[in-house]
Amino acid sequence: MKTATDSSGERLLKVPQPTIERLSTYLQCVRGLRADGVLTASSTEIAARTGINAAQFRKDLSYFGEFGTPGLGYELAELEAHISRIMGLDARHDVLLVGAGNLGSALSQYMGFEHRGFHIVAAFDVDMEKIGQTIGACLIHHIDELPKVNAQLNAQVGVVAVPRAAAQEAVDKLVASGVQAILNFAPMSLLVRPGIVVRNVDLTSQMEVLSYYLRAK
Amino acid sequence: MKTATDSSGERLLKVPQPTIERLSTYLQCVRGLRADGVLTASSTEIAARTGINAAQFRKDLSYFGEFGTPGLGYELAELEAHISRIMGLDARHDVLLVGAGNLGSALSQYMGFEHRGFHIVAAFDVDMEKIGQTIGACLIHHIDELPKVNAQLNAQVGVVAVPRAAAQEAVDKLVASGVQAILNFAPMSLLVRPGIVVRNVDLTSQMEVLSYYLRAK
DNA sequence: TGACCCTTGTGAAAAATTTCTCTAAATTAA
DNA sequence: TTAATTTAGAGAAATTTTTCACAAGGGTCA
Repeated sequence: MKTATDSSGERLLKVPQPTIERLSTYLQCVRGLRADGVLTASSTEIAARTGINAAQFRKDLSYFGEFGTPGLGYELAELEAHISRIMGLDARHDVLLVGAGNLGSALSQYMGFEHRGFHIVAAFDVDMEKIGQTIGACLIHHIDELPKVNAQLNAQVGVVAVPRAAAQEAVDKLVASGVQAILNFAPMSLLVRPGIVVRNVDLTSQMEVLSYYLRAK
Repeated sequence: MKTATDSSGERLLKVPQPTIERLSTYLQCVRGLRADGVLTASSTEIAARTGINAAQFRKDLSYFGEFGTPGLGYELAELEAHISRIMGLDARHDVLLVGAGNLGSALSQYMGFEHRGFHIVAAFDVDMEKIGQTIGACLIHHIDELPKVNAQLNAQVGVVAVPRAAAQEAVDKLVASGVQAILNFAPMSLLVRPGIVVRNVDLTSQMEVLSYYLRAK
């Protein structure tokens, strides 16, 4: 391949952002196939199951190396391992949860079951009644304790599950305490300094987009 | 403007999908500004708050018409009304919820508060203990009742909040009963016939993307 | 071995999307 | 009223992303 690898063996000129998002889709697909006992698959088969063009799949992988065998396809165990490593899923990620309401609870439960690799290590809220209680396996602290708590824990990922009005402040505190990546469930754009990664998971927005396409018929 | 309007007065050649997603972001921003009592804003100000390029903002709007005033900017009440209409938010949308577990409950609660315009009108599950109970304000039916129930209700939007293994079947039932748009929370790609709109809201995937960018430093 | 399928990886072409740049419109200040 | 300033809208350029098309690798079976 032509990608410029760095010393860590796996990085490159410029990988399109859409590629990264699709990588996650491929991973899901591969996990599903493997769970069904399938050992190998071609790009065409993976394309059919994900709805993504086969050439796109091959091109996406080509940014990171050569993982298939012409004539045969991809060995799924190997492919899963490769994509997992590309995505950094071989590392453990500690997560701070800000907002211990309904959504926060659902998330902590969901992550407990579904996400090996991601661990909520502390939760924060402003509601005095919640502080001192636990959510999943971890203690709920007052948000003002965040800097002190993360000085100990050194978590790099934050989840924002607070109302809109509290979201920017929550993010500022997370970033100030060393968090590098944030999953935002609040329905607003968070402003962060360059280098901090934010992903928005906004239900309102998704619904609105559905609404648009519904109208467009 | 140059857009080809159809008889309904608002449609056009081809609006990029990313534009639709940003429209929702602008709407959030405008709502926030209005809530703070701001009456007008320029594209530059909106750009600063959303992190989106000002030219992009103007271009996105230009697909739908001319909503600003040179020298002045945009009248926010008017802009909100326009974007809302473009997104189809002036219509009521009835929603079927499949999966009445933790996530389903959190969603129904969230939608009760946050979403005027979207109403969960029925919920479905396979767990016999849940059937007959209510979630939010609506009854939980057995999933096999879905066709019958929606023959009455005629909802066009479905929310899939079931485990991965049950997701495709849930979608097939939704589509068969007339649902046109689906919000999918299950961590897998759903296959639907052309014309059906699916939006994936996959926490696992979002986390994996964060993980990638975290590693990439 | 040789003919015949398949399927990958990739350069090049095509398409889509974003950003730039400039014109014209509206406001404010003098 | 005029000059200076601000800002929208839009054609064009630049960039990014997707799709195409094909050479080469690898397997199977006669």
